[in-house]
Order: sequence, then C-alpha cells, then structure tokens
Amino acid sequence: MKLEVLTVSDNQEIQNSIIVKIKELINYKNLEPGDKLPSERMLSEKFEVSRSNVRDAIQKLEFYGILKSIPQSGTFVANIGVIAMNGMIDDILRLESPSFKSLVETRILLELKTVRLASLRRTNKDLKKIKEALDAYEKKALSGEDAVQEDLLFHLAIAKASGNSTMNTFMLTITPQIIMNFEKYHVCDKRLSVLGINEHKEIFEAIKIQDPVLAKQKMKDHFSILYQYCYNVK
Amino acid sequence: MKLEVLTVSDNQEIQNSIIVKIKELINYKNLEPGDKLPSERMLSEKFEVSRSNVRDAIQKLEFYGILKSIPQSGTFVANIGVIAMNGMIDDILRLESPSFKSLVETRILLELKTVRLASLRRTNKDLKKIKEALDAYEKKALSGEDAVQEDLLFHLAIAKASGNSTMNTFMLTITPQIIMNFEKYHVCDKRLSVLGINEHKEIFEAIKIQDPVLAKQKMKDHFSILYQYCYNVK
DNA sequence: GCAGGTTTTTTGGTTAACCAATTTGTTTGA
DNA sequence: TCAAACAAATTGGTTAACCAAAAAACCTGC
Repeated sequence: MKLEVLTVSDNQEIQNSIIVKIKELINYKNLEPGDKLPSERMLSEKFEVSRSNVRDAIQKLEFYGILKSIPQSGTFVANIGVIAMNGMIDDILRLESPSFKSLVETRILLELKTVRLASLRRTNKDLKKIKEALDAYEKKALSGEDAVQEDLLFHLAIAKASGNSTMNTFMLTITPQIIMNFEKYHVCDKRLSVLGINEHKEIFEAIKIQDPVLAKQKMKDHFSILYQYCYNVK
Repeated sequence: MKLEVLTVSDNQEIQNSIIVKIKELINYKNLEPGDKLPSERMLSEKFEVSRSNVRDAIQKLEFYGILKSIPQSGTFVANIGVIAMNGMIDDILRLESPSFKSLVETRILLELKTVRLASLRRTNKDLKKIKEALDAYEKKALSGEDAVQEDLLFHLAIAKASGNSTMNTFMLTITPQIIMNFEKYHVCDKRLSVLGINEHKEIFEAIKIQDPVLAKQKMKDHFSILYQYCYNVK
C-alpha cells in the first residue's frame, strides 16, 4: 500500500518535473505562440525520460490549452503569451486534489445557476427527460431502496437542459466524486430520499412553468440540508 | 485539411464506440461497483481495436470517475451504480465542445463566486500575489501594450485565493479558452485595458478590506462590458 | 485438510520498433 | 532563375514486445 502511493507520487513527480523543464525550455528559447517545440524524441532524450512520459506531460499541457499537438508536424505553443503560460503552469503544478467541501460548494453554485438557465431555456424534450428522471427517482425512493443514482441523473438532466455545455461538463465531473464521498462518509440517508421527492417535484414544476426565480429558490431549499452536512463533515 | 478533420473525427468515433462497448459489456455481464473488467488485452481483442485505443477509452472513463485502473491488478467499476453509469456515459458521449457563450457565462458565474470567497478567506500571502498581478497589469496597460495575459493572471490569482480547489481548477481550464476566442474574434481592445485598471484596483481593495458584497459588485461592474460582448458576438 | 511457502500466470505500465503523413531538401528541366 | 517534381528526413501516432508487481494456482509438510 505504501509502495503504491510512493510510485504514484513518483510518476506525478516525474510528470511535473517534465512540465517544469518544458516551461524552462520555452523561456530559454524565447518561444512565442505558434512556435514549434522540439520533437517528442528529442525532448525525451534531452530530459532523460521515456517518450511516453513526455507525451503524457504534453497531453496535460494540451488539456489546459497551453500546447497543441499536430500529427506528423509537431507540438506548438498555443496562442497564449509566455507570461500567462508561466503563471498558469505554476498554478497547474500546485493544483491540489479537490476537497469534499470545495466540491459541494462548487456543485451548489453550479446547480443554482443551471436550474435557473434550465427554467429559461428548456425545450420540451429536455422537460420530458427531466420528468423521466424524476419518475425513476420517485419510484425508487418510495420502494425504500437507495435512490442516490436516480437523484444524480435528475440533477444531470437539469444541467443538460441549461443549454450551457461548459456547466454540463463540470457537473459531470464533480457529481460522481461527490456521490462517492457521500457514500464514504455515510452522509446519504434513505429517509432523506423520500423527503426529496417533493423537493424534486417542486423544482420540476418551476422549470415546467419557466419560473427562474422559483426554480432557484426550490433548488436552494433542496440543498439546505446538504449545505449543513457539507460544513459539518469536514 | 479535410483529411485531418476526417481522421480526428474517426479517432473520436473509435473511442466513443469503445466506450459504448464497455458500457454494454458492463450491462451484459451485470458488473457492479468494485467488479473487475476484462483485461485491456482481452478487450482490445474482443472489440478488434488496438490496446492503446482501449487504454485511452478507459482513461477517459476514469476521468469521469466511472472506472478505476489499478496497476498489475485490473480495471474496476467505480462506486457508482449501473443506472448512474449508463446515464453518465450517455451524457459523456453526447458532450459537445463548449461554445464561446457558455464559456463566458460560466466564467462570470465562477468569478462572482471566487471573488466573494477570496475576500473572505484570502491570506496575506494571497493578497500579496494578487497585488503583484495587479501591478504587472497596470504597468503593461499604461505602457500601451496588450495586457490580456496580465489580466488573466490577476483573475487566476483571485481564484486561487478563493481557497476552493475545484473552482480554481475550473478557472484554469476555461480562462485560456476564452482568451483565445477573444483574440480570434478581436473582442479585446487596448482601450479597455486602461479602463480596466481602476476596476481591478477596486476589486483588489474590496478583497483587501474583506468586503464580500463590495467585491462581488465591483467584479460585476468589471464584467458588464464583457457581458454585452458575450451576447453580441455569438 | 489446510496453512505456509513457492511457482506460474495475469495484469497495467513501459519501452522500443514501426507507420503514414508531413515537411524539408535536392534535383531537374525549361 | 525558378518552379515543379521527386527523394530523404522528421514527426506524432500506432503497434508489438517486454517488465515488474500482483494474483492465482500449486505444492508441501504436517
């Protein structure tokens, strides 16, 4: 167990050190947006690491929009200046794994917004999808079973109906993490599931009649309990 | 050029089809959280694709918390039920690339929150970092140069001071995309940079005196112009 | 039977060779 | 002189062989 943690942190360290070296190389060579980096082979030789490690590091920087790889052509500095790049890489290297509290805090922020947008922009098809998720949740909760999954899908359906692809993606990334933490800390409670049915229904109705203020308020009510848990657990 | 687009969409299609097949396999075999998937080799053979394609697909599902790979042991279904998994994978497959409008909309939402949290939680060290970014921005803007990068770093410094690692990460992912779109659509204007100096200073002061309401209001003012652009451009 | 140790197999990760597309350099011909 | 055509080198991506760790199977001695 200890060994696993060690090797994982080792790999992380290797990748971070490569990112640092790429950063230093860009600075040293005064590369500007659009300029080409040395090939992956040269970098792996220069840094004395495997090419796959270099590729992984490049992929990570590509995710944050700092580099851009083009097949059979090369890896290029994206349209971000050197100053911003340096600052961003420093931030990326110091990124800590998200705490439960930060996840819940962000989820609440996002959901209060997506529910508002959903009430304004939802199509009939969106509404139908939300209704299906609501029905599935109600059925599961009333039967006494655990309805965490159906709860998740209800909220994701709203996020999708918001018409904001960025928020939709973000919700997809954080919600499962929250669920796993919930189960981990045993925050989830079947009693809450039954209580949640009416709250969900009220949210749905507000989206249906396209009342953004009411929708946000009902979502806020829905989160009031979660909110307390959030600040108690950790 | 056309060919490149073709191959890229091909790869995307291949990965998506693998994800679908993994989903179907989990359903067919009734795998539950904690259960082990067939090995990468077997999957690549079964699906008649290369092992690296399988690895990439697994990595993507791992990013969304659906699978979990353990070295020399296997790939496992994460602690998310089958129902939620199916819904999430459907969403992931249908994820569209974020529009400029959705990026700006999300950025404003995040920044109005991070600036509030930063004013409440900022350490002296955070404040110092923000001040440095502010000074760099002012210097650059006053010299008549383009100060987009310094502007970015100022906002990222605030996000970092918010003490919320999730929002910090999100800001890191969307802000560079916004910048590139700005330059693409020529929304950026040097005249605005100079005007922004005072707005930045006011935001900084509000964070300094730890006034969350004022901080949020000043950030809102700062975004008022951006907001208009957002809904005009696209 | 079965606990303890040993060998074999399986596994995700890593490395190195290979590929096709691209770019670069060179030659050719008018 | 220069553009067009061809050839060689470069590049990110792909494939296949290899590695060490983990798990499973198999002995072994009691």
